[in-house]
Amino acid sequence: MSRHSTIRDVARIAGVSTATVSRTLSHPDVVAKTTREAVMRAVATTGYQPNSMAVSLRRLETRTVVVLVSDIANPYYADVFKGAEETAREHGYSVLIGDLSTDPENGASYVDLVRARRADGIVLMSAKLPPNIGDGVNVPIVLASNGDPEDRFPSVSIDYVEAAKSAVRHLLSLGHRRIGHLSGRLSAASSRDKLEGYRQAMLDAGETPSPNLEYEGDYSIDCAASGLEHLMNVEEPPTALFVGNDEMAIGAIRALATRGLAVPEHCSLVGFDDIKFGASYNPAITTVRVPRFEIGRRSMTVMIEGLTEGRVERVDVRLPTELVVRETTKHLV
Amino acid sequence: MSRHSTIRDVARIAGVSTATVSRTLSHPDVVAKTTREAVMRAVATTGYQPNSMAVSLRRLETRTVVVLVSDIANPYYADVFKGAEETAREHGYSVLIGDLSTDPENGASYVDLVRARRADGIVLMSAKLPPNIGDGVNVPIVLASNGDPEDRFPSVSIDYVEAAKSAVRHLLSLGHRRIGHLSGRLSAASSRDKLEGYRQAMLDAGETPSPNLEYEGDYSIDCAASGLEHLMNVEEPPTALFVGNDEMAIGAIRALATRGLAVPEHCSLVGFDDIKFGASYNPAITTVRVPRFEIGRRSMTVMIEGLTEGRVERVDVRLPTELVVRETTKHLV
DNA sequence: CTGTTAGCGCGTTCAG
DNA sequence: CTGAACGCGCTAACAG
Repeated sequence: MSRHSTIRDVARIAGVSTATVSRTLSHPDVVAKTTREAVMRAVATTGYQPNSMAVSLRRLETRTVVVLVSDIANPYYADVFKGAEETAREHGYSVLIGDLSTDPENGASYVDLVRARRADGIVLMSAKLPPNIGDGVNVPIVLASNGDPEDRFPSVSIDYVEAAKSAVRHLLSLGHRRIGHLSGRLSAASSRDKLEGYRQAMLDAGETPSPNLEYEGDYSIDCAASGLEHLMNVEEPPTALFVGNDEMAIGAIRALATRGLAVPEHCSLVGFDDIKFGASYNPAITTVRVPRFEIGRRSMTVMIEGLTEGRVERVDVRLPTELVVRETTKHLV
Repeated sequence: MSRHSTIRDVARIAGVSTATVSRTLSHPDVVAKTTREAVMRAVATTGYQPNSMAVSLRRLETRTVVVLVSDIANPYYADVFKGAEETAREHGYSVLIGDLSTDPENGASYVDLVRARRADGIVLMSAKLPPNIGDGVNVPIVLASNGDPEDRFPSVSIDYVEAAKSAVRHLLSLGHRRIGHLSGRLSAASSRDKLEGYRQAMLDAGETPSPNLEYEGDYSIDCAASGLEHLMNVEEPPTALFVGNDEMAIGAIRALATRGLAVPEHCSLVGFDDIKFGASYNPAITTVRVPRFEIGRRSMTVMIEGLTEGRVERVDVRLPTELVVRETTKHLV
């Protein structure tokens, strides 16, 4: 079983030409029943498996797409990824993965993979676009989870401004007026959008945004400590917090606890994303559910349909979100 | 910029044969300096990038390996994966990923990828081997994170029995005697090993294992509730718990809380894995740290070295673990 | 319905 | 040190 059998072996055994073997496998209906059976028998006995490199070379397509993800250990992107991977598999596509968090080149080598025709396109799951991502040769790119600030690539995402507003309005409806915001890096468009939604909601309620109430974090658990330092060490500290993602929310609850402040008794809090560990946290986190799996699924669909139609259309899909009220918010007393 | 340039374009522009272009790129030292420079110039102006499908076809290798992971959204495997992915990239390899949790075929289609010569081997990150994984054609397989009960494949893992013993001994040293164990599915060898380590440690301390103290869960947050039902509804409930992974530990703390039992005041608890969210949980979870990233790294090293040497040796690497004491364990009063 | 032919793009002999 | 020729394994076009 050391050597592999080729299409020629099958052809010889079945007593037909290699073209017929190829046809039998790709378009069975075009082949006479008897020959088809003979071929299938030969395929079975040899265990023949077409060499996909040869197929790709011939067809000038790989049926493989690169998924570039900013950090696969981030539970948010892990779910987006799963949606994309499952969809690819359903369509007979494979996915080559690149993790940007461990890549010193920031994805450049993965762009080369499609230039080198080892993949047909790139689905990008990252809040920040790698520099020069779309330069030079036109590689098909779809953005999952973030819109393109420069409107060059199709994207599948949510309306961050509206989603943030819904979170802040929930806090407002509970009687809170001094509401702080812990954001992600503002270099990411989605963070800026959430900030804008926060400000709009505050303005709509007649509150004027104040720098004292805003802090730029980085979506990590650890950054929350210094964030709260900034937000709570003021004359009139906020009674509620809108936090840009659930991980920072976890960090914030811990940081609050070390100051002797309990959630939601002393401070209400709503997160963002609805990751699994937020629902099981102690207390369970009120948050905005983002349809991560669906985002991954749709972005891969856009990619594959574009590929099969020859070009990927410039579309911007926006999926709905949902506020999930749990244990970290309560009425202002 | 629509069509891609081939080796022939470069050859024509540089005024040499395609063979010389190929040589210049693969073995620059064998080519005269002047011709080399001419070729490099032509490569630069054309933006030539070798078609990797053609290269693979010719070389009969893809420099791609499939990583099959039981669930990429599991923070444990996400880190193992990152170690493997980074290592692959450093060696010029790409990784094709397959997520078993969403695959109805349980990885069969990914095995076909290497049969179809789209990948050179498989690194498997799953507690249970997919059925018939190594059947038929010999595809190179390396197990990451789990040993092979049948000793067919090389593996990179930890000593689960010893690691479990260290966890239980910690509880013992705090004066606990009635110690319960919440395990993962015992169909997984690693779960059986942890159970065995638990029993050995108990035996060594003069305690006889009892079915009342053992419960088979499935490593999920949710299964912990019914687990505690079984473990705590007995005459003399345990004063401490050894839980098979940190996710179940989170579930256990919640389940304990709903019964009015606080951790560690009413019940001590040690988890396993040391995932990020365990360290930030409330209370922070005492656990056994598993070198996940390193496991991924080493398993990919074994794979790639085996591939370049022609065959992957049957080795069993065991990496060290470490007990991390945090807030969920305290002396029995 | 089937066989023959001609590449897909590249690396590697083998001569020179 | 360089070029011509061949073939990796497959599929599409064209005859028959």
